[in-house]
Parts: sequence; structure tokens; C-alpha cells
Amino acid sequence: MPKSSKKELNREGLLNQGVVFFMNQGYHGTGLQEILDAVNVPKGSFYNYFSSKEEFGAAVIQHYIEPFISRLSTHLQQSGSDALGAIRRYFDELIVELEENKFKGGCLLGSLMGEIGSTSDVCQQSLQSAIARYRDLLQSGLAQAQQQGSVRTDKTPEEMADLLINTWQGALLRMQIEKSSAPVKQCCHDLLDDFFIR
Amino acid sequence: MPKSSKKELNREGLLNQGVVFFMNQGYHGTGLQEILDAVNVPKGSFYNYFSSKEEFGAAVIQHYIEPFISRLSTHLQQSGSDALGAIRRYFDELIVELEENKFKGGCLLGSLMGEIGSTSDVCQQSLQSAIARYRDLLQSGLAQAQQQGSVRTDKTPEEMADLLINTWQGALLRMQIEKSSAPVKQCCHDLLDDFFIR
DNA sequence: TCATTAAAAACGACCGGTCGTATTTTTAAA
DNA sequence: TTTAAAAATACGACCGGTCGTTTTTAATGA
Repeated sequence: MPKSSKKELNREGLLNQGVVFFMNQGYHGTGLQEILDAVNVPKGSFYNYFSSKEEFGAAVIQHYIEPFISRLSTHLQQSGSDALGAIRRYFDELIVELEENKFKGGCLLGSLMGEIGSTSDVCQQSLQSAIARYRDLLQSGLAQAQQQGSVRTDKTPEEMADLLINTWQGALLRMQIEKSSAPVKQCCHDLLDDFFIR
Repeated sequence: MPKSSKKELNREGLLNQGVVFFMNQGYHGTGLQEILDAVNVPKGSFYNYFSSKEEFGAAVIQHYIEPFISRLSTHLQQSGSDALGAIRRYFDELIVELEENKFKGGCLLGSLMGEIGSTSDVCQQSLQSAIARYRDLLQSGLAQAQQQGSVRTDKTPEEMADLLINTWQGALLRMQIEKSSAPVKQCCHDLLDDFFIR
């Protein structure tokens, strides 16, 4: 086995487990040891992969958002003349997975925004860029939908993308403590089937 | 000074500082010692006031929501025939204060929902009841506004109250990392000046 | 052989919580 | 009303453990 790929494999494993633990227990609620044990990486080796827990956190954030961007991007590319439908189907997919996970977790970005968004500059910047990338993609999808006539044009795509992201985040928090998918479903219905339509 | 009130005073001080620290640094990011030092209460005395950090957290949550409920309640009572205006003015007030605080903090409920909403049963229940109380009040205000003809009646007050709370929470998270009041302003405008009106 | 990297061991600081004890407050009997 | 017993509170030292990080040693590759 090539040595360089094993290191990359370990790094990937750390990031994956970082997502899981940070999501379930929060940033300060998760010790490096837990993550390291889950990937069988010695504690002393951690700093060969990341320079600090904070930098690790920032990397986890970027690692977390990637699949969401690529999935939404795929949906948008597939459905040529129905961008709004693509967005609907994308969120419906997410809701199904949330239900499968019994409403544990929610969104790592939302949780970390509240926990360390104001205290860690490094993570704050990572959160900023992650959300900006996500927002830009959603915005382009809504712009498509506007051109296709399925979404109101008296609001900018940016405004609607921000509103959708923010409401989704709030609904995810709510879902966690209500242990119900009603908030996220309501969120999608209110915005995608009503407010965004004119 | 009556001695019995000193205990109540200490307890109150602990709760107040608990709100501040939990909001700025999160639950796991805040040590009891920090809070105790801020109120000049010895470590050993803490457990005369609260049985554990977790129970303390649950109490802090209830302590936090109280002023918001009474403030919104006051606004609703004052403006007899303009419940929607009362809600608008209430949130406008909050926005001003958020700007004064330079967007540090946000909402304790939102932060704690993400951080410990899934791990601490005690705090989860406290969050549930706090939000339910807040939601019920907002719901009654929206119902008034419906009867007054200023809010659409094809959606239930409960649905709109939930949507407003969730969007507000998400916007507060967003505000923290963007260091701008634009998200919360947008949230109020989109819902209170558009979506709720028909 | 000698740099470079992985891993083990150790670091001090701090965590939430407990302990014994001193002091105060409450209760109830005298 | 006084007094004794009991319950509650105040307090700081201290518990075992874990935190994130650093230093030191072992292994590896050129």
C-alpha cells in the first residue's frame, strides 16, 4: 500500500468521524481522543494531520458541506426545465434521511454557528465560506426557476436563498428537540410551495 | 439585609451569568468556575443552589426566556387593535439590541438546541417547554392579528408562529457569523411584511 | 548515515463533582 | 420565651479523569 494514500485515508477518516462527533456532541463536547479512537489513530499522531483542534474543526466544516453541494448541484443539473422541482426533491431527500436518523444531528453548520461562531475566528471563517458556497448554488437554482416562470421575480434569488437556508437551519434545530420532522416539512412547504411562488 | 434574600440573590446572579457565559462560549465551553468567580460564589456552594451543571443549564434556559415572554406580552397588551404592529415593534426592539451588542450572542435557545439538544434530556425538555411557551404567546398574537384582519387566515396561527420562530433562530445564527443584522431584518421583513399578509 | 515522520509518553491546566467541617437557619420541645 | 436538636447552607481543599498540546523516543526511507 502506498504510504501517501494511507495518510490521506487516515486524514479522511478523522474528518468523517469529526463530522459525526461534532454533530452529536458539539465541538467542546467532543474530545480529540474519542475521534482518534474511532479511527485508530494514536493521539500523538493527530498533529501530523492537523495543527490544532481549531484548524481541524475548520477542516471538518468544509468536509461536511461538500456532499450537500454536490448533491444539490446534481439535482439542479438533472432536471433541465424544473429547477424548483429539483430544489424540492433535494430537500425531500434530506428530510427522508433525517427521519431515518431519528432526528439526531441536524446540521453541523447550524450547531457550530451557535457554539463557536462567535469565539473561534478560524471556524467562523470556515463557516462563512461553507455557507456562502451553499447559498450561491441555491441562489443560482432559484434564478433558474425564476427564468422558468415557476418562482416569483419580485424578490432576488439571493434573498430567497438566504431565507430558505436560515429557515431550514432553524427548523433543523427545532426538529432535534421536538423529535419530529414536522418543522422541516413545514419549512419546505411554506417556502417552496407558497412564499416563493407567485 | 435579610439573609434569605441573599441566597436568592446569589441564585439569580448565577443564572444571569450562566446566560452570559453559555451564550458566548456555549455549554461545554463554559466551566462552572468561570460562572462562580463572576458571582463570587465558592465552588462547594454551587451544589446548594443546583444539583448539577445539567440541572443548572435547564434552569438557565427557563431564566433566559422569561424576559422575552414578558416583553412580547407587554407589547401585545399595549397595542389593542394592532397585534401585528406589536409583533413588528417587538422584533424591531430585539434587532436594535442585537446591533448594540455587535452581533455577539444571538439566542441562547438556538445555540443550546444545536449543542446539547440531542444529548441532555433535562436540557432538551427545558428547551421544549421554553420554546412552547414562547410559541404559544406568539401564536395568540398572530390569532389576534388575524381577527383584526391584518394577517392572512388561510394559515393557522400556530404554523405561522413556528415558522417565525424557526426563521428567526436561523437568522440569528447567520447574523453571528456574518456580523451583520441583515439576516434578522430580512427575516422580519419577509415574514411580517409579506408572507403573513394577504 | 541522517533526515523525516509516526507514535508513545508526559505535560500542566482544567473539568464536574465530593468531602469534611464550620456556620447559620429552622424546627420543636421545654 | 428559651433552649436544644436538626436541618440547611457556606466554604475551600481535593478527588479521579480528561482536556489540548508538547516533548521525547522509535521507526522509516533515502
